[in-house]
Amino acid sequence: MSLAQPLLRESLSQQIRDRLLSRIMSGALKPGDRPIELKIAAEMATSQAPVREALRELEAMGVIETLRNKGARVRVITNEELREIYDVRAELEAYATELVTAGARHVTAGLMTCIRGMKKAANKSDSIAFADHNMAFHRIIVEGAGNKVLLDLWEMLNVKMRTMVNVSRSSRNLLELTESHQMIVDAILSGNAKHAHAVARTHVLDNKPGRDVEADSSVAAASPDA
Amino acid sequence: MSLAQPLLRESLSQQIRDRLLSRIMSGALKPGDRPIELKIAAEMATSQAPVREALRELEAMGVIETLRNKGARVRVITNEELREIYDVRAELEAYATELVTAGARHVTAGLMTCIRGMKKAANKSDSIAFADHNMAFHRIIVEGAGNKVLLDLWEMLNVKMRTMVNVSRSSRNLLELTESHQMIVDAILSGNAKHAHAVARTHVLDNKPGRDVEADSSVAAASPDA
DNA sequence: GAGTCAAATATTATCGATAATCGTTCAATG
DNA sequence: CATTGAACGATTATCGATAATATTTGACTC
Repeated sequence: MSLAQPLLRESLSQQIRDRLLSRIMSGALKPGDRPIELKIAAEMATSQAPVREALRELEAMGVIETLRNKGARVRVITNEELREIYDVRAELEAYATELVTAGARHVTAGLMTCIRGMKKAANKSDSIAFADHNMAFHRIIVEGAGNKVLLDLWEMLNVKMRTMVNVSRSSRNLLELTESHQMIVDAILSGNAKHAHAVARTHVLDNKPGRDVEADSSVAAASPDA
Repeated sequence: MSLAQPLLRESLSQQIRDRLLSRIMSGALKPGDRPIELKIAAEMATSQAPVREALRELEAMGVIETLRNKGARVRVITNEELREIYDVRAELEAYATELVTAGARHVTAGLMTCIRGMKKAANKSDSIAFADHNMAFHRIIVEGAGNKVLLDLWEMLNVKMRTMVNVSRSSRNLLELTESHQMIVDAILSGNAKHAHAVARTHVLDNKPGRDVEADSSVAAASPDA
């Protein structure tokens, strides 16, 4: 008889992928770091093969990059690329917001809950909690748009962003940022899809990081709280 | 001494991925088909491991899907998903067109070459050649926008589309379609970015496939020539 | 004839071992 | 002292074999 857990949904390589991803997002694996296949295999009590599969998935996700015969390393996202991400995200979220306006009643409750959470976090200057509520807010909108393809692309950008934004930063005034989110809800409730589009787009672009003047510290200037 | 080709850039799994991808795009592997790992390994004279890595990449690209212990199968893209793809593509290309308007001089020559190719193909009713020029046209715009993130997402949608659009179809009037592309070039040359945005968006949406009335033939109605 | 169960088969999932490659150390050389 | 390059260690890339799981077959019962 086998005592193995029969309830396991995910394949081994998927589990490894998720664990590596959370290590990257949490900062345990920093950009530039090299995950060594056999070491990871040992840590996770498996062999090399599933680890390689996981790494290939992460590569396709754009989280790591691999050089032939030299292995993988966590991708370094430059400030310039981050700015590009913000630009595209602005378009995608603006479109999502436009779509969601028609079915506003399905999302407003959730959005308001997030805003309440942001306010609370802002008052405590808890930027971690704030980022969580903020993320949830935007996800509700993109999910609410009802376009799975759109959601997938947005997710991909999100993952990329978060791989570098783990350097938790005290960005601008959190209360002001909360207010900016309220404006999106108001725009959605107005029922004017084009207006909602514009407000959402501006919201993201307002939080787009500036150009890097310092050549090296390409990470420090980014803002995760758009 | 080893007679192996030293000029090989791609890893084995990447080669396998590309070969599988072209099989899918060419229709040799149809949606619903199941690529058997060991068979593919035998065909490509390798072992199972690199094939699995390739499959994981394709999975992350959304081209195939895998079920635990049941392996992979080429993803079936429903007509509804194709319509979603067109919607998102319309937004991305509209944005790209908007961006490219500023540097119109860098792209117009290439675009006009594509249009000439389309005209030629249209006159010969060569829908394959037409699709090629058409693809090149849109790629020039998205590349010309100068946003690598945007290009990546667009590529991803493109691959997905092409996995199902291999059912070569005689879509609408090819000459009319050529004219529609000319309008995009004109809009770019006008220098009015917002106008270019709108024209490009409309162009894609005009070619979005209609809703499926027949329940089964979810593929046949699609138009690859947007 | 429909249904059911078990053996046989096909396929995936995983492992351990080996080959190929890269980077580094360090001694020998000029 | 700089430089070469040969041996070593670390790591990736690949393979072949085995275990686990799913699917089919086919005989057997009712």
